[in-house]
Amino acid sequence: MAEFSKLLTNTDIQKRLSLPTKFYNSLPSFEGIHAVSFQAMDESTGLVWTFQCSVRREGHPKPVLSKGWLEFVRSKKLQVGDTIRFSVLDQIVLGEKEVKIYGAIFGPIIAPPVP
Amino acid sequence: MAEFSKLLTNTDIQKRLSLPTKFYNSLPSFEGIHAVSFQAMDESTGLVWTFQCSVRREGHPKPVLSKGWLEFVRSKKLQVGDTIRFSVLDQIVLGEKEVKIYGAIFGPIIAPPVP
DNA sequence: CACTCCACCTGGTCA
DNA sequence: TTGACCAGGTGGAGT
Repeated sequence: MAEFSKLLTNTDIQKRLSLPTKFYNSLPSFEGIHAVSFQAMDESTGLVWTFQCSVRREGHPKPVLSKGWLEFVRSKKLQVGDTIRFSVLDQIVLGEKEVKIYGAIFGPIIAPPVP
Repeated sequence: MAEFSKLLTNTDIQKRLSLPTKFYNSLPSFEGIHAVSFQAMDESTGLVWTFQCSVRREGHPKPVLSKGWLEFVRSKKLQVGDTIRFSVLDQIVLGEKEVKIYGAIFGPIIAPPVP
């Protein structure tokens, strides 16, 4: 299990969440694929969100959460300067067949100090 | 020669200039092509700007000035509420070969009244 | 190289 | 139908 936190930037709020490469490396199998579905539970509500996590086909990886992310931003009223913390869970195996679930738990959102 | 004026919107300032469909119809040959290069002279400076003018491939035409437009916006410090006026010139023929120049003159920029 | 931001492109939706 | 805006995908450039 790996933990990350991210200070939200302009682009994160308006477009998509750019993720540290460490995060990308901690997802088990991205091989050949450029996009995976990604579940994350919001710790505060217990709600599970589904995002698309994709990387560029060319150039350096640059992993981002794209589809679904903006909806999350709006729902949580995230703003530039907020920090989001999330923990990537290990792969979960269900039954005999291995079902890959890329998952994370979003921790509490930390608002910036009021100036 | 046709004249147009446009009250600049948020999208015009931040993304691209959406043009009235009349404008699109007044450009001689857009046939089959979805993007043409487009020159425009800034009346106040005499400088000629080059933009890309493109339309959608599907759905309704929706002509816009894309490439080059944002640079122009910044250079002229255009803001939401400003009005831009432009005159589309007739096609210009140079020498024996017909050289199509889609051109326009951008007129004075009218700032909105201060509230 | 890793990360961020920007410019651009495309299509969908809504009034 | 048009125009405004949104969402998402892409590559380039700056730090």
